[in-house]
Amino acid sequence: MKMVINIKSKRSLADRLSAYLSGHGFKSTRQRDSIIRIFSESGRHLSADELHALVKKTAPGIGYATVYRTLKLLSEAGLAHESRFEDGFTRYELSETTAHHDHLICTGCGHILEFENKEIEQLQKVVARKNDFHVTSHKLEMYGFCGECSRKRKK
Amino acid sequence: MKMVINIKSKRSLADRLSAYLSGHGFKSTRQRDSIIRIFSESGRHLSADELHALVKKTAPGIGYATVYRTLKLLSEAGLAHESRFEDGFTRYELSETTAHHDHLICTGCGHILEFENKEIEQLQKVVARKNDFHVTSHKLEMYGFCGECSRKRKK
DNA sequence: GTAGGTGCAAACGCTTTGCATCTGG
DNA sequence: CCAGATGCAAAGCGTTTGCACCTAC
Repeated sequence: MKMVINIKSKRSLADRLSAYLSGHGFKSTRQRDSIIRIFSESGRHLSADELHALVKKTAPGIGYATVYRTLKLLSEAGLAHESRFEDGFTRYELSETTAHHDHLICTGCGHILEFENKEIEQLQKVVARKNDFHVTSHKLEMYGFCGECSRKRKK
Repeated sequence: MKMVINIKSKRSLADRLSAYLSGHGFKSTRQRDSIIRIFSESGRHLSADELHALVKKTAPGIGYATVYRTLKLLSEAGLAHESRFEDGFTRYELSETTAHHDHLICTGCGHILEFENKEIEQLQKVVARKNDFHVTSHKLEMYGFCGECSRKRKK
C-alpha cells in the first residue's frame, strides 16, 4: 500500500483562486492572474482604485470594471474580505489562513461561539493609536443567549 | 460676592445646538429646528434619506441639501456621530449624554484608559445578529503599554 | 464554437456644491 | 441690511452595468 504524503503547505492564493474558478465554471484569464498576483504581493488593504493603479503598471489596458468584478469574485470565493471605511472607499483584504477570533458566550447553556471580525480588529487599532497605546493582546467577549436559549426563554 | 449656582442638568439637544449656533455665528432656523426635533424624537440611527423623509412630513418644502448640511453641522458640533455602514449609507446618531465605554489596560503601570467606540459597538451587534445571538453585555479590553511605558521600554 | 470575460462608456445612488433667492439677527 | 441659510438642480465620486468585441476551454 502506498502512503500518500499530504504536504499540508499553505496553498497559494493563485491556487485557491484557480480551484474556485474551475470549480464554478469560470475561466482563468490573464487579467485575473495579474490582479491576484499584484494584490497578494502588495500590502494588506487596497481600494479598487489603488489596485487598479498598481495593476495598470504591468497590464496597461486593464479597466476599472475588471478590477471591480475580480474583487467581487474574490469576495464571493471567500478569498478576500470587503469592507467600507469612513473615507468612503471600499477596501479589500486578502483572507488569512489563520485568524484571531473572539467569543460569543451563552450564559444560558454555556456554549461558546467563535467569531472573527476584521473590522472590529481594525477599529481597535485605531482606538489604540488615538490613545497612544501599544496593544499586545486584546479580548472581546459578548455575553448573552444563543438562538436556542433565546427562544426557550421566550416561552 | 455672589454665588452662581450652576445647575448641572442635562441640557436638551435643542439647547446644546442653540448654544453651538450662537457661539459660532450661525443662525437658528425653522428647518434646523425641525430636523433636530424629528431626529431626537425618532430612533437612534438615521440616514440622511430617512431623516429627510420624516422631516418632510412636517416641513414639506425641505430639501435634501438642508438635511445633509444640518447633519454635517451637528457632527461638527459634536452632537451627532456620523458613520458609514456596509449598506453604503452614512447614518447619523445623536450623541448620548452618557455612553458605554471599554478599556485600554496598561500592563506596565496598571493605568487604565477608557474609550468608547460606537463603530465597534455597532459591529458587535452585527456579529451577534449574524450568529443568531442575543447580547446582554459585552467586554472589550485591550492590553499593552501606554505611551509612557512604551517609551520607557524602548530605552 | 460558445459560454464567459473584457474594456469602454454610460448609468447609478448617495452626497456635495453653485447659485439665485430668502431670512434671521 | 447683509451674512448666513435654503431649495433646486447640476455636478461629484465611487461603483455597477449594458453592450459589442474578444478569448479560454
